[in-house]
Amino acid sequence: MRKHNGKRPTIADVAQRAGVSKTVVSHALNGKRPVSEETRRRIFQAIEELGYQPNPLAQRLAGGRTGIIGFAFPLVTPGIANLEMKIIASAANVFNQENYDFLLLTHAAPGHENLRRVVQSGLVDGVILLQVRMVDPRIEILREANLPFVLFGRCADNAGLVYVDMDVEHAMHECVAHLAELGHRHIIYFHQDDRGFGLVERALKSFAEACASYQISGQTLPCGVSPEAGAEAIGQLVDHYPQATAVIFWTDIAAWGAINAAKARGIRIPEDLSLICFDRSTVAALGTFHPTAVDIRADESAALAAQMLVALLKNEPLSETQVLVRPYFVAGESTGRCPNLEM
Amino acid sequence: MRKHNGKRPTIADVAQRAGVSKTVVSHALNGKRPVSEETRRRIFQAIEELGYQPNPLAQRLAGGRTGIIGFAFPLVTPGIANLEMKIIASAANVFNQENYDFLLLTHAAPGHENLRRVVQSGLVDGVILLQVRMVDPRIEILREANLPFVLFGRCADNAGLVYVDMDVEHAMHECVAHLAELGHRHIIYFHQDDRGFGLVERALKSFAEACASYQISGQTLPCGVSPEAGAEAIGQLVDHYPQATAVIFWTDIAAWGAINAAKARGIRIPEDLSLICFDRSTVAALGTFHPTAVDIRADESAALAAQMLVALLKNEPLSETQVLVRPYFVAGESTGRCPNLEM
DNA sequence: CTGTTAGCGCTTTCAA
DNA sequence: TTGAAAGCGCTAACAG
Repeated sequence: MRKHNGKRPTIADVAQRAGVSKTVVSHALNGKRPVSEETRRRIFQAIEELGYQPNPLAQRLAGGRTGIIGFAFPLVTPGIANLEMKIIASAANVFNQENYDFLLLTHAAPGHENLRRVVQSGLVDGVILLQVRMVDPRIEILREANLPFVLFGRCADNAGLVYVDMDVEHAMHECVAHLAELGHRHIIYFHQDDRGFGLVERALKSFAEACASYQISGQTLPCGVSPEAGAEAIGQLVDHYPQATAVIFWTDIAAWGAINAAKARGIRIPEDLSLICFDRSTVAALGTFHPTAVDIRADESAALAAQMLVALLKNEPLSETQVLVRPYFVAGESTGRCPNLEM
Repeated sequence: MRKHNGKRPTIADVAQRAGVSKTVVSHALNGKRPVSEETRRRIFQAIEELGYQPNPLAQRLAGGRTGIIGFAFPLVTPGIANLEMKIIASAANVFNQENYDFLLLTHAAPGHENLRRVVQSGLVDGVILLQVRMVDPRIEILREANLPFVLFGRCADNAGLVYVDMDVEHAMHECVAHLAELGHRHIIYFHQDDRGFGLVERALKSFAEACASYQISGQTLPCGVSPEAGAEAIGQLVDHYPQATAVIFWTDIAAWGAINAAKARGIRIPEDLSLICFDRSTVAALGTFHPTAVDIRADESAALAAQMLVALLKNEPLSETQVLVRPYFVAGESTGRCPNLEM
């Protein structure tokens, strides 16, 4: 039903056709002022006939909203693409249902110029921050711009922040407890190498704490996100930490490499070595590899973060502003009793 | 160096501080008119001092550009997330370098309302279309809006369109030729189940043609994108097509499931059954699985599509408007001579 | 080389 | 319940 005279209809066209002023049309549309039933009907008919769609740019420029949400997503770790994709898809789903568009901000720049520009221009109504660091400069940018935002992660100081994050402390504790129960006394945690990220730091800290509380000797070593890195980790284990009988990997990708490397070296899992991995979204999802793992429920968390942001934008009260999602511990085939246990 | 008086500086502030008119500032910025060296210097100094950033919304509303590119990406096939993520990352990279922002349009709606709204609002300067169908209604939307766009894929009728697509005809021919050379006479192609997509239809057509030209009996069966679907395919093969000695899978994910299922049934690969897969971005990337495969070079293609769109936006002439990227055929460990070959 | 003046399409006082 | 008019921040004729 669009007029095909070359230009798309504006609010003025609608107003004219309905025989009212632009003001009334505007208010009929966003309900900020009562409009008589009759007028309202005529307006919506005109909108229908003309195929009118408000222009979000103009809306925003005039002080309204754009209906666009930004997703601040540094493209740093290509290895966990699958996980991030899930997060994006899950959040996108929620936003789509709420009629928001989705601006993916892949700001690699150190100064976050990309983010700053978008935020300051008022292009987005709200932002979700991924890859949150313990001290994250992006927060300052968003606060200055006075823009609602939700963290997918946590900082060191979270006062006044709204976030959804994994309860990594609990998960890590569970892992160590599981291994301790099986009799393991020497564990290595092959952690992500990107220091400064909240998740990484917290995981390290809770690993140390959990080991202490079970009087276990816990070693931490950095490890990349690739099968090769996992294989290398096994090399390190054999060469330098023969006393270790259990390992924890951050991703199933590295764990996969580790398991294959172990097999190649004649190390049986779980008879000789127990293994746990966080995140089973990639290899473990393929169905032939069933490690004892922590399901971090990233997609659920992402959806929740999205819902929280939507609530913020609607000025709805949030029942909780800081949510920790507790991962599922999934017992698999890669953990067993400590081999050299004196009975 | 920003003024912290609450509001961010506008072009008027810059103009005032530099002692010139807004017009000159505008032109100093986008170079559409010569500005004297001295004035120019003062303007940029003022910009620096104020920390001025132009507002893309206002720019666009006034007839300029937004610096935002839309990525029309229907979230339909969750199974090949890894591939799509690569495509996104690769394109995002190019756009970032060219100082464009990146609007991910996950329009699931049948009427493409999401896309239509964004496009008509003038929010984006250009669009890249993913998941192109043989007859794709989105093209009409973009043409009406007179917006530059590049297809990542092809339609049935491509007159006047700019696209980057895989040369699936060539790749499929190569696969069949490879199998024919090894003596196989009965091949099954387990194809993607989403009919209507250009890639799917073309792959089917070229499979049939290639089989004909090698006088091979070629069967096609639909197959999902999951290890389970791959396993099921092997079941079908055993139950209904025992004469087949070679199979082609669309994704390495399904191929992975097939290989494991085959192993479980005592079918040796490649001794008893040869297997080829298109796309080795997920399982094959893990390093322990080396099937004979077709590397579709999706990331390269995505980068190319992005570059082409950028060129269109800059009004630079395109050396080629319709590019077919020829996949790499990678001989692996999953293909061998036909077992029941009469010598 | 520079400035003046209209808008782009919308929201929002303020007044009726 | 409605309208008129003033902007939001920028670009682009048109006129010096």
